[in-house]
Amino acid sequence: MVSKEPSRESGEEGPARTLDDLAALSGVSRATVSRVLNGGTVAEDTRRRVLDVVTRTNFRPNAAARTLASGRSGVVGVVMHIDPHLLFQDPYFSQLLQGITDYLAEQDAGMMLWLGNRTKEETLDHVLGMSFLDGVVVSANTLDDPVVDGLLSSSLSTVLIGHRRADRTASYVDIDNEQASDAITTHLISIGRTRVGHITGSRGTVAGEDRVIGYLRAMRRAGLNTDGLIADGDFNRSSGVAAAAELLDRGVDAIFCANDATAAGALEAIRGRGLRVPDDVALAGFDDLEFAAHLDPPLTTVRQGVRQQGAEAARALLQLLGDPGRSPRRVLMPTELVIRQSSVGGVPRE
Amino acid sequence: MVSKEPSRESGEEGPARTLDDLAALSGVSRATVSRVLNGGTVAEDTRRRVLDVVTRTNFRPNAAARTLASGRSGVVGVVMHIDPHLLFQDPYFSQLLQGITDYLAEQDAGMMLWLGNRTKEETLDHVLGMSFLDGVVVSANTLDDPVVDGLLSSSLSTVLIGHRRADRTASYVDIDNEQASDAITTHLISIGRTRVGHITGSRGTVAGEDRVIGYLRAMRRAGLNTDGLIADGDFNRSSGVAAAAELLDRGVDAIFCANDATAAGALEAIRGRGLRVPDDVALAGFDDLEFAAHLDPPLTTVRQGVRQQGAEAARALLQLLGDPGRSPRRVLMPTELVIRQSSVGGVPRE
DNA sequence: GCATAGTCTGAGAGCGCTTCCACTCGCGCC
DNA sequence: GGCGCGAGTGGAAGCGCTCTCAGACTATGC
Repeated sequence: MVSKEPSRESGEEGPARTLDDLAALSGVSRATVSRVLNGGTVAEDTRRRVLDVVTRTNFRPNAAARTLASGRSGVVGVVMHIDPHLLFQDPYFSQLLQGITDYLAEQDAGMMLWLGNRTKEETLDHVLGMSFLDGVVVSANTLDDPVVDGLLSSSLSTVLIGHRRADRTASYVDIDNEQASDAITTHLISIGRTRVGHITGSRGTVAGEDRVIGYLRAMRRAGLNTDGLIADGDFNRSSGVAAAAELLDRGVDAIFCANDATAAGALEAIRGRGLRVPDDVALAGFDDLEFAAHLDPPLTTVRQGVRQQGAEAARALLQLLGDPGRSPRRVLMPTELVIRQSSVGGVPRE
Repeated sequence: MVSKEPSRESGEEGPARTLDDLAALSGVSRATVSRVLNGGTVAEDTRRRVLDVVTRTNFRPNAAARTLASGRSGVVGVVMHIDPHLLFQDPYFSQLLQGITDYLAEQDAGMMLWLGNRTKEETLDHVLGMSFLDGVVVSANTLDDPVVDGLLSSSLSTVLIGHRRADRTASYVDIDNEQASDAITTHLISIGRTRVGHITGSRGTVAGEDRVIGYLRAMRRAGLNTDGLIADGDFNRSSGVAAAAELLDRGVDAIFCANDATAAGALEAIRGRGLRVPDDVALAGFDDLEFAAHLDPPLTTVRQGVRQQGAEAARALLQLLGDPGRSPRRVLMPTELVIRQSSVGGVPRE
């Protein structure tokens, strides 16, 4: 018959699977062991004695039991409902994820991840089924998204990456797309351009629409006409080629593209016609991806810290969870206008 | 005073947070509700009655409680302890993750993800701390990895992506690097080359070492000398440039590179000396990444289905979990020798 | 008509933890 | 010298679920 309390001397005691094991081994109650593990008030020598047993037995508390009893799991969900293929093509998403994982790791939080492997409805259902999650960060690209809507109307603490105009109680992290677009458009105007065209991002996306609004605001303020100066793109390079051709036909002396990839396409189209950038047509993008500085000529653009946005979203979520009032977090991250030769050619400014 | 059992007629009953709520609402015991939810034997009309209440109340079982009681969570861990930056640079990792997420989503399993945001020791500790995990898939690139060792010696069901020569009880999914390298080297020999050089991958990685072994095997079998014909690389393009220069100095008529990126670098070096591929030097890579077919000349290489490997690893894990005996799963995925003009120039074969 | 088998259900004992509450001390205070 | 007090501890009640066991009831066989 095995003794119920293994000798403290034997280098190797039983595995100690539960708090009760630890309690027996260290001669205190389970409640005290719990206090030691969770930072309650315990006499110093008691604490040492228990911790000693904990390390000797290599004890790991049962996470499910802890979650059930406390209501907290230390795990958050991250939902980026996009084609997984895109996740690794488009630096935006990968940088976002990097920022999030960095912050969560720093704070010792766990992460469950959902990509676009299922339908949106299935994803939503699956996320809500993981009822132990403390909260969730979700990238909200499009104006209407059943996942975002579903999460917001659930009881799960949620932080959006991307602005939701409709919902005034949601927590989010975003950049001020309107303001940034206004600024870069104003810059193009300030260098003397009057027929500034805009190649939009995907219609229906928050960023796409807001950038149109910012563009229009700047143009109107300057008293410039925008008729026929907006061509739809979809954030991809190829759409930039087509849309730029359209705008060039209508006679523009500058093009502001909704992102850098589109601008790269536009550059190709402009060159294809034998026109010079910026002399004939000034060009601007948005994002300041790595390649933007290495285009010929280097691209004027808006720098946004995508990675920082991810980290900020994670931080906002953890703050939200720590706040009993759950008052919404709203963060607008700064952007920076980066002026390069595609808009101020001849005068190297970088 | 509120009635304990809300009228069945009222369209909106209480939220029904627990099985007991459901039981009260549908007039059966909690045990029966549990059976309905988990597919036990229940009379058809009872089942319908309960399911009706479930949908009307939008009930979601508490995952933590379920895990505690059943010992299963439906969540697996995925550990890819690499610089998160690399995850999105190197198609290998992103494709692996795609394959894994695809299969897990299909099987309705949840996924926790760990990247290289922490030290390996911290990662290991954190993963083991998530004691509710049913199992874990871990990418095992290097010969020695504390995360892999730690997981294997834990009680957590683990499937490796990458072979562990040392451990004969571990489950893994891998390709047969030795055989594939042997095959491609043999191909180079078969086209009449006698001084076939090899640019290695990172030393200390499983794939890197195994590819060296396969190369050596093929050369020895053909009775060819390999003295001075091996130059160390690190899987990166730039290392290919340097290592190829070295090999060219020693006079090679073919180079087998440990991966496509290195081969691209080697191609650059060969061209830099005014040599022709394959006429002067035949070239081969490994991986068959997308760009390999678009090099000039198109690159002979080994195709491995990285995405399939990821899916297979996930499948192996779920199988392992379903098998009470937990007998190890070992899967060697097929590879395919893809012969292109870099080794058979002039004779377009693709 | 009684034993046997089969179907369905409920009671209840956990799963391993947190946390509230009450209790025991030893101490300083009026 | 009784009192209040804070620090430290243990008891015990859950958290919401699963799953075994036994009971009730119906159907079947001889």
